[in-house]
Amino acid sequence: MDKTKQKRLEAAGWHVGSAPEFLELTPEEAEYVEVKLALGSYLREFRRDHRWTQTQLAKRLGSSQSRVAKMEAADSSVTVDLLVKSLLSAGASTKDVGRVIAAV
Amino acid sequence: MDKTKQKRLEAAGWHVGSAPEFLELTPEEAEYVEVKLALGSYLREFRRDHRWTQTQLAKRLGSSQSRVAKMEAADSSVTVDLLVKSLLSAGASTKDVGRVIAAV
DNA sequence: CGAGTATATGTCAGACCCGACATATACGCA
DNA sequence: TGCGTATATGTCGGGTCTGACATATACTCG
Repeated sequence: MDKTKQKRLEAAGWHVGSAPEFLELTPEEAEYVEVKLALGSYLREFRRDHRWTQTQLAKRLGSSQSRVAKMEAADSSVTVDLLVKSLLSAGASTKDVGRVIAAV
Repeated sequence: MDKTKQKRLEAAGWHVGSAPEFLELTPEEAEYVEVKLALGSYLREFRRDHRWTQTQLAKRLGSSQSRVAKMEAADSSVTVDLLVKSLLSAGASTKDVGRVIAAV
């Protein structure tokens, strides 16, 4: 996974929902990034549904506000692993998480 | 996540499908481990369906045979991140991956 | 049995990730 | 405008993960 490329890409703001075929990502890399984006969005949705601020969620997760912000934005320094762990910790079910991934 | 505990636990062979409530894992930790186990099993199934050896799959993934063995066994040194990346790289769809997680 | 093949287990150096902190931006309200 | 709150962005030390290698185990076939 080319971190620099991904950084540029996220900086460009395509996390609004578009697919990155126009960049030189292999289909698998693109899918991985899309999974990350979907989980990040879902984390944000989940948090808002519970009326938590990023700081409050961070406390629950044993993390920091900045990390939550990065998770929700699917920053390149965030992995699917962290997102799954965080969602489960926050109270989401594996069913929910699976659905989000399957819907990518 | 307590690595040592998880190691003991996997050594005990409960990756055959049982839940680890009897150990001092929080429900979230248990869920995470189960997601890992499910993805590991699915990777094995996927590989066998395609009649690949671990070595052949490793080559496709740009990894090594030993790492594939550990992935399939959901070894503690393996993360959900690696499993998702590997499955997508191997040709599984996000739909498949999502289904596996949702079924945990 | 011995050779070949497939899988499992242990270890390690280097790359990567995470939480933390500092700081910036954005918005509402007095 | 100035203050409080919420979110975003940049950076970094220390701990974790990964690919690689060595080696062990298991099974098949001659």
